[in-house]
Amino acid sequence: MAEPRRTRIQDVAEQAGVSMMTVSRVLNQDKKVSNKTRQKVMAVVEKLNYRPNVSARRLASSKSFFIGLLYDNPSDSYISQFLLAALKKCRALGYHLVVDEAHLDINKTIESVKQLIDVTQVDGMILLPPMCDNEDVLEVLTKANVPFVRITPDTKLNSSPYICMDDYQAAFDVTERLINQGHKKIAHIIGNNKQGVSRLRYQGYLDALRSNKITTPPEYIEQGSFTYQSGMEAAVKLLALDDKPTAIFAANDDMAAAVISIAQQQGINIPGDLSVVGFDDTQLARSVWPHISTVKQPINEMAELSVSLLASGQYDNMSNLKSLELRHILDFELIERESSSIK
Amino acid sequence: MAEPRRTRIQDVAEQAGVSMMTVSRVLNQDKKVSNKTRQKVMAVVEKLNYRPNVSARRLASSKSFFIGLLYDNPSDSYISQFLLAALKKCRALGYHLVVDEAHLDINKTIESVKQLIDVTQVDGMILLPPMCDNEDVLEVLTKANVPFVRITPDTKLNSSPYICMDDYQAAFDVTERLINQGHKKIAHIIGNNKQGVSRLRYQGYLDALRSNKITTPPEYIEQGSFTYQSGMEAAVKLLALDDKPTAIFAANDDMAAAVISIAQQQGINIPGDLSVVGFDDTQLARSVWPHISTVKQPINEMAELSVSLLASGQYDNMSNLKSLELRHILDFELIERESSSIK
DNA sequence: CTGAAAGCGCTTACAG
DNA sequence: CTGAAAGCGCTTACAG
Repeated sequence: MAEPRRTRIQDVAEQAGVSMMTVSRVLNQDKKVSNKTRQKVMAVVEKLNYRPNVSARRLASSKSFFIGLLYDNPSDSYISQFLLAALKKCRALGYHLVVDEAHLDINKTIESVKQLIDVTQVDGMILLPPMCDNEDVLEVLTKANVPFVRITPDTKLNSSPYICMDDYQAAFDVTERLINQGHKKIAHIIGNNKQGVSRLRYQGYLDALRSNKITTPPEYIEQGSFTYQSGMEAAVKLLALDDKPTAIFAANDDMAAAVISIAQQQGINIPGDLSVVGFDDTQLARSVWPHISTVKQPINEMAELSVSLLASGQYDNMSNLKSLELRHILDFELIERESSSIK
Repeated sequence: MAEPRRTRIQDVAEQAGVSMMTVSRVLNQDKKVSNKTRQKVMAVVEKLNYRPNVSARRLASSKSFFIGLLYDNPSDSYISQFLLAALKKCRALGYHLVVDEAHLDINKTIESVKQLIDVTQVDGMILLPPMCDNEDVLEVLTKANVPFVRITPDTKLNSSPYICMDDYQAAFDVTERLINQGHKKIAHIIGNNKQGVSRLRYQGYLDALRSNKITTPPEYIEQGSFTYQSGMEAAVKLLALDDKPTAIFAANDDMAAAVISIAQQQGINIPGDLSVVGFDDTQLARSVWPHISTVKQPINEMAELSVSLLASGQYDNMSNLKSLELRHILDFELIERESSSIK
């Protein structure tokens, strides 16, 4: 096969009647190019469908065009979805994703991060919960001057960009919907108390009850940890109460699935006797029966945005950031399925 | 920070007292290097912990050091596990993984594959079921002379390497274990009839019954499709029989989970009244209660091996392969959990 | 079996 | 605002 040679920067330069350098500048968003030249070059780029050779670029520049992703054993569904979305976005922008799992031993995780910085030389890092809130990890990155984006609602670090959804409002809305459907006895299983989202979801639940003037006995609140197991334990307690709740709002889908399982074992009809709602909209929500009503996190959008932000280079100089630019909130969506219904 | 410059091939060459070319040859497994020289070079490589610069390598050679992975909406658990294992192996070998999801429309999938070949210029492809058995996809790859590894037990293509486990034997063993535990009424839910594994697992089940002289009514065999939904439908039928089975072997975990859910809704105790076993050992097997007894597929090993095979270059010249080298069987493992017990 | 030269396709640093 | 030169760290192709 006579393979058609890929177009190079030189081809573009020749057809546009400029030097390779000018083309390079246009492609790298260098401001010091006249608008006229820029348009001329872009036209040829489009015409020839020119894509820079990433390897050459990487070799010549100091940039690695690698973005690191550090995650810590969240649900397979969540990580898989996030990963695929991030991979696609990276590819579109000429970057590559380097994935690493955090270790139980925090020191090993720090080692991994240092390796990503020194050996792989990542241009930026994406931090998923709960690593996104680990001070030690953040310090290592900050010291090495490696930009990072955190997926977290936690605002404790004012100096770094983060992506989140309005967990509080989502929890409020979900709870209020249950109320509007006639439920008054609504229990809540709180998520892992080390993650900021747990607090926010709990608060949204509480405020929705309050603003609808519903009082709830303290036994309706159970502390979970986002695991299926913790959901089972909470469900056993909640369903053993004399005055059983008619609805249970769990802080994630895994715990909601556990509630459904326990209820079914006890012969409790869902949603007839008990409505169950979760949070996240992972695949698990559609892998049990009845399917779980839940809140859809914009996981794909979060993944894409985190890559885009790092690739844009706007956070490369981490010292001069206005706090206004740091927060990126994405929309959520309530998903009604068969696990909840009108009382 | 005074960043210590990375060691280059020249540093190695100097310390070993040879030319850069010789180092390059050693690193690329070129046979034409004397053993003595090779050892001398390797010693220095180890000492300096030298890692070749992938970009330079890619730029200078015609190889892309990209491996493509085509998958078609299998379970999130499965793809996520496979993906992470493949990513790690790629990184270790200096490769990068380019992931693509197959479209419902086969023509679009073919387009994707062509893009991977022409634009990304992958050095090889990994094909997961069921794309691994699609003649059109295989033809495109073969014509473009792009080596590929299929994850499939299907032997219909004698000219390409594939990785598999002994699905037949695993199904046989799982069934026989149920028999040894005292079960005589064992039902089976067959997997998607378009995937070769379904047939093999079904056959293993049948032969285990036969070799133990157990006859089974035809109503004990239900056709599923690997989805949770299909498992529910099969379970409803099986549990409505006058002469109910005491054990159900589902061809994957998703269908087994569905069986458990339906049984629990009907007040059937698991494993007291009914033992349930699945296949794959995906996360779902541990995400429902009781945890599902199952067969552990060596997913990580399959992922690693597929990358290694492609990186080794042994299949680059696809025309001269002995059929003996093509098959790579990995071990499985029976996992006993709470969903099954002695009758 | 080993090596000196040229080049892969970009960008950096220096000019103007 | 634009360009000519040198070089990033490897490998290919040619010698011997």
